Amino acid sequence: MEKVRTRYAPSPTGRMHVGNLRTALYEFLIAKHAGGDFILRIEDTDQGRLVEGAVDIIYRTMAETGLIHDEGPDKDKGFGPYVQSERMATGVYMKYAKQLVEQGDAYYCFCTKERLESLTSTVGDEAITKYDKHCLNLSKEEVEANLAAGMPFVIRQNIPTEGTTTFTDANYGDITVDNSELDDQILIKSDGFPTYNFANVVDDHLMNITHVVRGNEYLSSTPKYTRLYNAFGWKEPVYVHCPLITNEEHQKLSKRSGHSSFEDLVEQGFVAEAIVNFMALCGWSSADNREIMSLQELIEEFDYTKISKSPAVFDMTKLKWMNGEYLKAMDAEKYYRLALPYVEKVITKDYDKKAIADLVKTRIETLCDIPEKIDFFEELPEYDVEMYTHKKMKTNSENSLQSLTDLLPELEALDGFTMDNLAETVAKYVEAKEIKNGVALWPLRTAVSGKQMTPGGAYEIMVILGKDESIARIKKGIEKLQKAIG
RNA sequence: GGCCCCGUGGUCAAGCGGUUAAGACAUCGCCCUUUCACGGCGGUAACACGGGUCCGAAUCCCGUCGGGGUCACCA
Repeated sequence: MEKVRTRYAPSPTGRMHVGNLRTALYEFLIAKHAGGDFILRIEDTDQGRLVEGAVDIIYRTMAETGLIHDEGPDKDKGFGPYVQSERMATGVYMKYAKQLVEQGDAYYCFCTKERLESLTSTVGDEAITKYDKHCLNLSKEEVEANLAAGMPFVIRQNIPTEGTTTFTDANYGDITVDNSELDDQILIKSDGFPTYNFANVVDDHLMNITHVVRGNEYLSSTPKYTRLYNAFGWKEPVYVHCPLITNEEHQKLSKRSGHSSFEDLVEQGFVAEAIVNFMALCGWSSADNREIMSLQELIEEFDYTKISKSPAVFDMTKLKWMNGEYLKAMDAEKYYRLALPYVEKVITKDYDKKAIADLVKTRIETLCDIPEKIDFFEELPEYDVEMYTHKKMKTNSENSLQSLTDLLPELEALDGFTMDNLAETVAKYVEAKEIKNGVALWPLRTAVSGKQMTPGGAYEIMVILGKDESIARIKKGIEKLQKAIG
């Protein structure tokens, strides 16, 4: 039994798209489930699109998500280099391309950009180019002469115009296409770099990759891979094509959607574990129907033969729910570490930030929900006196004023605010007056928060605000009510 | 447009020839409750359509329709 080896092969062009994250995750899970190796390979064959710092983003994202690679540029286990530009320097791609030329499975092409453009047709608003094999007719002498003259060239794959090509996908089964549908794609570009499609095949073979996970948008280019593998006489890896991840409009998720990358999601207050968990469920479900699963549980449960075929809408609502679940279940220390920066966005005063963070723990879905829920601690907002009137609590301006003025001296008399002495004080008052809890508590909470809804009740808020600030806010409430009643 | 893929509630998704067609998110209602949450309980809601095959079809076949993807010296 050969060892399972999978690879994640990103192009360092920016943030990590969630589709790529899922691909990486599935590659990782397939390898780890089988006790195999997970390899990181950097595909920087498009020198024009390289983005500074993108490789760092890749490393950082993989570390944050826990997708730890066994081999990669930083961990050479004998299959290196793991960066395609470095591999190119060794001449491997050209060597294999030339082999194909000699076999007649590829050929030099010297066509100019202009000639290529003349081959372009338009369907709808899409430009479609199919190469006409013009340079396939060049004699060996002509090719030699052109090369000797230093003419720019590319090497193209020579695909027969007749017959069919069939490949097998673990998920979609056998797929057959007419060879006439396949373009003589470029293998080696005029700058000497291999194209992604060619480098992929060569590297996957040289690195003994056994399973290749890709998005289903690659389904139509796979027959060309098969032809390359066959031309070389190499064994094809197991293809695992995944359903597309789409936006709410059922179209391929793009940068425009605003949540297309891992980094976007982190910025939007999602935690890495929840994102990973959610991505795992984008196109796959566990046999026992569990949804909240750790990376370790995913490794145990993941079965790539159970991947769904139909596209999945990226359901932000469900991700939020899941993130909320992770937040709620998170241990206190870690939660506080993550929440603190958000608390500090709006709290500058010397309040117990830990207590404030704890108050919202079960009330938020993303970390970004924190500031707006706690900003009233920093400063009492302007609020309408009508807020004291609440039907269900059976309060109105009059009885609110009554409660507040009655409670004020008792609270002032307290020696510091704690949950216990506040509760005791109010309970005593409520009992003495024979009123509902709400008639005392609703006005209190309104006065100290100035908000219709708050995380935590009157006591929790007052404890955090402290005696002085609470009393000041209650006095302000009394003033407001007196003015309103006139 | 050619080719390819897909089609179970609003979304994800079980289902593999006989089920009262799971479950989750969302939504709605009730309970809990000092607001809001959390938690608990319950409700609404789906096999795209048309033909076959079969005693029997969401499940198999064909067609239609619908959606998506792809057709670069990008990956």
